[in-house]
Amino acid sequence: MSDSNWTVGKVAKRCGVNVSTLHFYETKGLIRSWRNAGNQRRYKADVLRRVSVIKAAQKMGISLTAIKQAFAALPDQRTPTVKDWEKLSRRWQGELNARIAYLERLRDSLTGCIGCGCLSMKNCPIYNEDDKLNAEGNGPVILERVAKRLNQFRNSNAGHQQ
Amino acid sequence: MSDSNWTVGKVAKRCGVNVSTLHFYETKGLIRSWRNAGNQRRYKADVLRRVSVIKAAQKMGISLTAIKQAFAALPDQRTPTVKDWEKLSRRWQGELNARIAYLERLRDSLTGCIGCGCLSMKNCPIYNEDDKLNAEGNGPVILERVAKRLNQFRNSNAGHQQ
DNA sequence: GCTTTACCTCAACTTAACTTGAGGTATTAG
DNA sequence: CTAATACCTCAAGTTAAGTTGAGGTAAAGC
Repeated sequence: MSDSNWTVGKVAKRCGVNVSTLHFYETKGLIRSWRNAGNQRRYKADVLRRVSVIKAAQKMGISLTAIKQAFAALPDQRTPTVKDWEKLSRRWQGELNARIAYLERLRDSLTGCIGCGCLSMKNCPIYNEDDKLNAEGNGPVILERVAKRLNQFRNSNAGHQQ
Repeated sequence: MSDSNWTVGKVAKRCGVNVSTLHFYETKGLIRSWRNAGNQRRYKADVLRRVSVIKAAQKMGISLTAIKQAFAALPDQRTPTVKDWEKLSRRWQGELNARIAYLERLRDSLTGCIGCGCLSMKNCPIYNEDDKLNAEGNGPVILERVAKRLNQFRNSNAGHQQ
C-alpha cells in the first residue's frame, strides 16, 4: 500500500527536492506517477531510487537529457532490479573516468601552458583539447561543447566507450 | 604597433571565439579595450592570453564570476607577467585537484550505492556528499550548489585552500 | 464540519553565458 | 571613389534546470 501510494510531498521530503522539481521531472519524462480519484499524483516506491540516481548523475555533470536517455535502457514494464541499476551505474562510471582523466590532463598542463604563452597558439595541449576530443573519425566524442556548457556530457551518445 | 592594435575580429579569430563573445566579456569586465578615432575597439596583445585563460578556466568548470575575481589579483597598471599568470594557475590547480578528488569519490561509491538502494537513505556516501562538503565549522567549502549548477566552483571564495 | 495543509495547473521568472538581429557607421580593397 | 567588409549599440532570444506565484481543489486533523 505505502509501496505505491507515495504523495509528491512525501517523495520530495524523502529525496530532499522540491515538489516543483518532481513536477518538472515528470514533464521531462524522467519519472512517472498515477493519479488518485482527486487528480493528485501518487508514486510507486521506485521513484525514490530514480530521483536519487538523477541527483547522483547530476553531481557527475550529466545532463537531464542524457539521464533520460540512460533511463530508456531500463525495463519499461517491470520495476528495475538491482542489476538494471548497476548496469546503468557501470556505464556512467566509464564517463566519470573519462571526465576525471580529462581534468587531470588539464591540471597537468595548466601551469606550463598559462605561463609559457602557448595558450593562444595552435599547438597548445589545453587550447586544442576540444579539437582532439572532437576530431572526426576518432570514435565517439565524449565531451560536448566543453567550453560552453560546463563540461556536460553529450546527450546524443552518452555512454559510448572508447 | 600590432602590439596594441588588435581589432575585435582579429582577436576573435585568433582565440577561436565570436566577436560577440569579446563584447560580452568586456561588459563583464573580463577584458578591456581602447577605442580608435572611429569608436572601434582596439586591444593590447595581452588580451589573447586573457581570453585563452578564460577558456581554460571554463573547461575546469570555473564560472566567469570566479574568473573575474581571480583576475582581480592580477596587476592593474602593468601587463601581467608570466609569474602573475603562474600564480593564478597554481590557485586553480588546487581547485582542480579538489574537483578531481570529488569525482573520484563519486565514482568509487557509485555502483555500490546505486545497487544497494542506500541512495535515498541518510547514510549514503553519495547522497550525503554535499552535506559533508557544506558542513559548518569544517573549513572553507570547495564546491557550491553541487547538485544544482553542474559543479561550478563557488564564486564567493574561489581559490581558498584547506 | 470546518479549517488548515497539501495538491493541482499554467504562465512567467531566474541565472549563466552567450547569440542573433536590426539599424547604422568605419575601414579597407581595388 | 565606391563597394564590400568590419564594427558599433542595444534589445531580445536561447538553453538548462528549476523556482515562484496566482487562482482554485482535495485531503487530513480535530
